[in-house]
Amino acid sequence: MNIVNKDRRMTKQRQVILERLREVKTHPTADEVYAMVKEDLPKISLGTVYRNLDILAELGLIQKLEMAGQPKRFDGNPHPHLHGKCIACERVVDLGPDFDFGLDKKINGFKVLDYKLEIIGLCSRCQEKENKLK
Amino acid sequence: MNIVNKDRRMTKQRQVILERLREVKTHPTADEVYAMVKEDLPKISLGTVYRNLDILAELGLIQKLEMAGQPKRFDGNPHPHLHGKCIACERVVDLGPDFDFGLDKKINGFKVLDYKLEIIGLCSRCQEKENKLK
DNA sequence: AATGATAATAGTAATAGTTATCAATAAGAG
DNA sequence: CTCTTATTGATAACTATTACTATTATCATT
Ligand SMILES: [Mn+2]
Ligand SMILES: [Mn+2]
Ligand SMILES: [Zn+2]
Ligand SMILES: [Zn+2]
Repeated sequence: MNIVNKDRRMTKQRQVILERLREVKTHPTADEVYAMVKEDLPKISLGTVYRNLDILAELGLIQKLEMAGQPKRFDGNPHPHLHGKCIACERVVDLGPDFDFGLDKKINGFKVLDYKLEIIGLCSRCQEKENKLK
Repeated sequence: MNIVNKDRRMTKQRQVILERLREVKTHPTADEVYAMVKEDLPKISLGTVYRNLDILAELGLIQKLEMAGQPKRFDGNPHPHLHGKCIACERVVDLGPDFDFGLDKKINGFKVLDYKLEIIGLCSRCQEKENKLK
């Protein structure tokens, strides 16, 4: 849990970003993290938020979710798991454990080292709304 | 093959963009399409390229590939197929038919309508280079 | 072939998201 | 407490893309 070392210090800003991100189950964008953290540290700058989100992801303490054609999102849960993007409410929700795609195999001569799977559909909340309309 | 109708005209620009994109097996970005098309139409503007790539994708004549955290790429082949992104040469290569992920099912209450699968690894060309180095 | 309505264009400004720069500050080792 | 330097806040810069607009070109209709 101690990330402090020769070239990494634990600043108030870094600490609050990590804490606030860990206590939500949403997957906020950098802007949204900025808004959350400003409640505690009103003078923090957006650049600091971006910088620390990158560093925390690099350290493996959080996850950076890069969805196609949309701003990056961040996940306080560092353990790999499957995400769904709701086309109605735009939220990103947890769908449970990741598939085991089977790495290091080859497809058509291409050596598979990693993959990104993005599930698109309707979250349960939006399905309910849809049902009430008919 | 005739996309002309009440509110869609076939311009020289649109035609050349479609032709040039169809004759390459790469997956160029808008900028790269711009460079290709300028050989035929030196006065075309980048905005026109973007606009037409969107329209052609909307018409189902080409594909827009939105990779996580990188500029969009375009594919002259409109039929769904699997793509691999090489971490060495940065190229996007065709890997053959798409998996049948099985749509309309539910994962954890989330209704799956679509998905994006991005394979990351080494293309065969870069694997050869790697082998020669040892 | 000429006309006319309007889709599309070239050129450019604007925007969103993110990264880079840098003087001032503060974490933390000694 | 002191010193080194990682980090910060503020802001500029950048990249990819979209929006705006006066002018031009397509094509259905005459
Ligand atoms: Mn998650
Ligand atoms: Mn392809
Ligand atoms: Zn929803
Ligand atoms: Zn390669």
